[in-house]
Amino acid sequence: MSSPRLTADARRQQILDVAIDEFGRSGYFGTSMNDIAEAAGVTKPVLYQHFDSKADLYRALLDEVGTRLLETIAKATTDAADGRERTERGFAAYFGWVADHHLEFTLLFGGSARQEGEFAAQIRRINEAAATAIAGLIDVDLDPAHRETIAHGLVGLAEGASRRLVGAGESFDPDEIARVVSQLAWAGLRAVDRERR
Amino acid sequence: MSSPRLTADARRQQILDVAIDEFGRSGYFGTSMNDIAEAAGVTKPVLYQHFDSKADLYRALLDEVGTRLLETIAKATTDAADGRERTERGFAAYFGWVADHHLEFTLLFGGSARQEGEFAAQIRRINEAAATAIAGLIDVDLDPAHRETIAHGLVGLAEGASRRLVGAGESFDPDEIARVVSQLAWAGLRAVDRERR
DNA sequence: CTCATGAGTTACCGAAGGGTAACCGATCGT
DNA sequence: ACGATCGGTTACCCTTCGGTAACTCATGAG
Repeated sequence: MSSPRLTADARRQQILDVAIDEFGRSGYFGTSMNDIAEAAGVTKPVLYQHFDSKADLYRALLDEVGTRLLETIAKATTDAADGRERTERGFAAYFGWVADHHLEFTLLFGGSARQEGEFAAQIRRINEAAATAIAGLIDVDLDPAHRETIAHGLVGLAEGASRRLVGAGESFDPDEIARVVSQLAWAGLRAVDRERR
Repeated sequence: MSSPRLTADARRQQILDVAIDEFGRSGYFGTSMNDIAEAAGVTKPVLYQHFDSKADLYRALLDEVGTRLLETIAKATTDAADGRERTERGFAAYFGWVADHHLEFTLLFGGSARQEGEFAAQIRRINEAAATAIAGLIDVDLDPAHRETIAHGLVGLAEGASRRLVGAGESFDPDEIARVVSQLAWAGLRAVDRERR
């Protein structure tokens, strides 16, 4: 399985691609640099020509995948008419991404990264970005702390649903899920609003 | 810091207590058996007199903590009048538990366990139990698959909110959070119901 | 007093794995 | 044709860490 020679850039990208697979399947600690090298059809030192360390490679991966996810959602929500539509499109983009990128989802939210302080911050950054966006849509009379908590809760709502969908293995219709979830979220928020005012 | 001699049972329990701390703080792979032994004021072989392996110790921990969480929730919800009340009490019990057990929360949901297949199943078991309980409360006209997905979403809702609360470090009023969250969940579900029927 | 019980220690093994030094050989510009 | 470049390999080091064999020593029963 010896791969042909590649240019530095191509090899770097290939390593990243392969690493998503390996880390996604087995987690950070369950994957050795040898595993990745082998999967890339190459030997270990090659990895170190492109990345300073295992942690560095993983960081680069989280960054790339996380950025892509956020961009996907951002792109889908820019030209929405109102908050309601923005919410639904945001969820649709998110679930669509999950449906097409099981391994990436596992990488980000499967857990390996959540704990180890070093990477936890990076995952939090993504969560935070999503939550902040959602918090901006919450037109509800709540003190900021509660609003933040609810926003994170809604991010968790999407994450929890996705975990189940990905875990089940079957494919699913992201738009349909998004409709139900955003319906739930939106109506839920209105109810909280009514009770509070 | 040499501890006095303890009976086998007491030592075993102390190890479990100490291990929650260590694993909760640094994760499964970030914690060595030596770390735990040292924190317990004892040497490594003592750990192996009580647990077959590191994995075994961790399993026992997840089991104990998970069972306690589920029991707490179960106890709080048994004598509820209707679904609505059951939901609110369930969330209140959950958030109360989180408020008092930051490290346990991190242990279960901080992520270390989610990935590694061996422990992932155990965490899933807990999630599943919670989701099943919630699914039973969802009196909504949805096909079972969607109902399951929503139930997992609601579990994620609580998890996401908790993650933010625990991460912020400040203390919070679990009952207040529970009121808002269950208000959101309940009204959200009703809305989904209305649209679907 | 003494001896069995069992909690606890010291000192070690072996494997895994991150990381590196030194070398190789295909390719391409001149 | 030739030499510099650079993608790639072999072989290795060294630390960490899970796990264990063999010993020590306090304690309580008789």
